[in-house]
Amino acid sequence: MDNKLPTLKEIAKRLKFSVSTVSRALHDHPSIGLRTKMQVQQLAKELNYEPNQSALFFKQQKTHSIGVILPNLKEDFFSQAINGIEDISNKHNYSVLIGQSHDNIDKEKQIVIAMKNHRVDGLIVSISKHTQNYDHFTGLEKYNIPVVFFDRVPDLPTVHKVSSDINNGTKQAVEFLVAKGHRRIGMINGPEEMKSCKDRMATYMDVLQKKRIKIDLRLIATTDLTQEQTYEAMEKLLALKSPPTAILTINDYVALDAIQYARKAKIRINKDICFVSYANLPITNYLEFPPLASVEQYPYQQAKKATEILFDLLNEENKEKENPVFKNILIAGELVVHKNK
Amino acid sequence: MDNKLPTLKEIAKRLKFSVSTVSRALHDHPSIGLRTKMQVQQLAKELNYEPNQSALFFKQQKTHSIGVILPNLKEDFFSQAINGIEDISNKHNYSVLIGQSHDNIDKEKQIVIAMKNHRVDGLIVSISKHTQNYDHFTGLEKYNIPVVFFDRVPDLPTVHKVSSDINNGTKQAVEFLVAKGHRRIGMINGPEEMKSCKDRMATYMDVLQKKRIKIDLRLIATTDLTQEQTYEAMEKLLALKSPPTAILTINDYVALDAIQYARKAKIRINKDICFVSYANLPITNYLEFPPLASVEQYPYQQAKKATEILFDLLNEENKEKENPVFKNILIAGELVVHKNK
DNA sequence: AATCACAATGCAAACGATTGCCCTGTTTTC
DNA sequence: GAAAACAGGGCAATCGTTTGCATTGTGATT
Repeated sequence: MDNKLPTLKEIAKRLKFSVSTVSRALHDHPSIGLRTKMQVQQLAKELNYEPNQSALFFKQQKTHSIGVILPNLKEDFFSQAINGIEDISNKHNYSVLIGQSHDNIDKEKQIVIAMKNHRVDGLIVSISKHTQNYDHFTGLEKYNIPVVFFDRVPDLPTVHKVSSDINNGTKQAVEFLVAKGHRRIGMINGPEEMKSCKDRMATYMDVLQKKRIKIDLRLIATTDLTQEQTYEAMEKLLALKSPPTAILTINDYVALDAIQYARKAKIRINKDICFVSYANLPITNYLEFPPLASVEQYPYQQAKKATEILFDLLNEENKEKENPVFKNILIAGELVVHKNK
Repeated sequence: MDNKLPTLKEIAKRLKFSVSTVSRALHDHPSIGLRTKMQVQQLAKELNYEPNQSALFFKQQKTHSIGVILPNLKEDFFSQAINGIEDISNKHNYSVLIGQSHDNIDKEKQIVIAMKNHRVDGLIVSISKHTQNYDHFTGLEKYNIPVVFFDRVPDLPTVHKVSSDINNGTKQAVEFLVAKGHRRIGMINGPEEMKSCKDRMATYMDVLQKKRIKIDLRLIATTDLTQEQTYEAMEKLLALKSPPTAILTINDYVALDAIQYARKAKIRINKDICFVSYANLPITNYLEFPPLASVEQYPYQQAKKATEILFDLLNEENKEKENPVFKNILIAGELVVHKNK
């Protein structure tokens, strides 16, 4: 029962046709006689013939697979994103190779190499939180492997990218807090290397300024997203003589840690202090004290859009490869106010 | 700059050697002269030569990739599991293709076909919650694609599988509740099709019997894991004249919904009623009212073990393929009691 | 009857790498 | 000094499929 899988050759041998005739017959080529076609197609069905994809990939110089590199899948954001990538890929009959960098730059480089060796046709990437040098990605041009970044994107003009419109979301968030009467609005931002963090900061400043609220730099703290540093950030903010009455955090995970810290410090959430963050995690529904609101960033849509761009690039072929137009798509966020219990 | 990637042929042409010599030189074959080797290796380095994996895959009839099919990645259990799969695969220099069934049988079949067409070398699978017919998997034998199941495994003796020892975990959980003084222990179990649910039920009965606690079938409800059905299950249990004082739920997600329902019904968690479940999600740390305890099921270890078995199978080759010994590994769970706030 | 058109099929190259076998010199051996 | 041994390298097949270019045979046209 360990027969080799049927091949064109096998069919040809049995039917005394040439391999090329068989190939054409299966492709319904017009120059093949009807009788022949029927015979071939029937035998193919009987033998359960299926073209050897490896052979095709080899010949076509395509692997019909795209690689996805992202920090991790345990964050809800990314596990939702992968759905968007999968859906579009499947539509194009492509498979999805996955690699998690775990926010480790070396691991990220290693995955890029593995993907390149695997000759993926294209790459969807969300970079690690400390990646600042993009050589390992730009080197892929030589291999004709297009790359589209999403969410965590490089701050370069010469790449394709899809990301959340942080400015827009932040504007909504800060204005929301101001409208609620807050005047001392703190922020726990992420690593400065991340473009989104720069943007967040800029808009935060901007809105406050427009609202004529004095900016107090002591109200700004950063975290590398670990619980430890978030706790430290909170410690710093709460130690102020006049601590913030509201805090904008880089994402819901950080908000969760911050809230947990505040609660341990016996501070009443949504009374003494309230939180607004980014992501809108489903689990916030189960929390006693969720952030007051979150900026939904539509991971599925972001990833979907990025994948669509990638496939456009793949189909574009040699046309405009000389002077490409780099896409830079911004997906508008939307402030979602959580129901209070 | 859009040159083709360098090939052996290219190197051979430039150096006026034959392709075979170049190939051997790069492989340090003993029958190639030192001078020749040096020349070839240097030029290869200059041109940045890398063997075309597609060609190799084709020739070796291997794709150096394994497929992973699981219900979804948004559950923490599975996103942790994928780490174990990735780690082992990378160690073997293999890539990981991903496919989510979203608990849809048709989608599952479709992914199997796609994976088969892609000629993955092997498959790691956690089946959808309603899969009862395994033909689409057993059919892979013909293609020489070994399959190892994990966590959600078929109830068949003739497959390789790694799963959580539900009996063990359930025993701990029920005994824990009994020790706490509970006598009316309810259960919200999952779909009966799932083997783990049958096991859970059996052990639940068993432990109660041994503890000489009368079994009351009205205390047993089921859910298909959706919030809606979990709510219904809770409604049923809470409507009893003497409702349970503790409830064992199939997993933490269901526990979360159940707890939410109970809270809406103004029932005091961990006072009037308490919950024990399976999974031990990290987010339970952020909950005001987490389940009292959870059975940790070690997804990383399960997936890792499954992947190791798969690679054993891949290396085994033709040896014992005739009368294989099917692995059925059980990973012991462990009851983790959550800190109360 | 010679030419043409066309339908139906086969030949062979190509994709890139590997590998068994063969060929050519040079060196060793007796 | 002739045969054997060996070093160094090339030829060609192979993996499965596609496809441009023959090559047949047949019937229609002039």
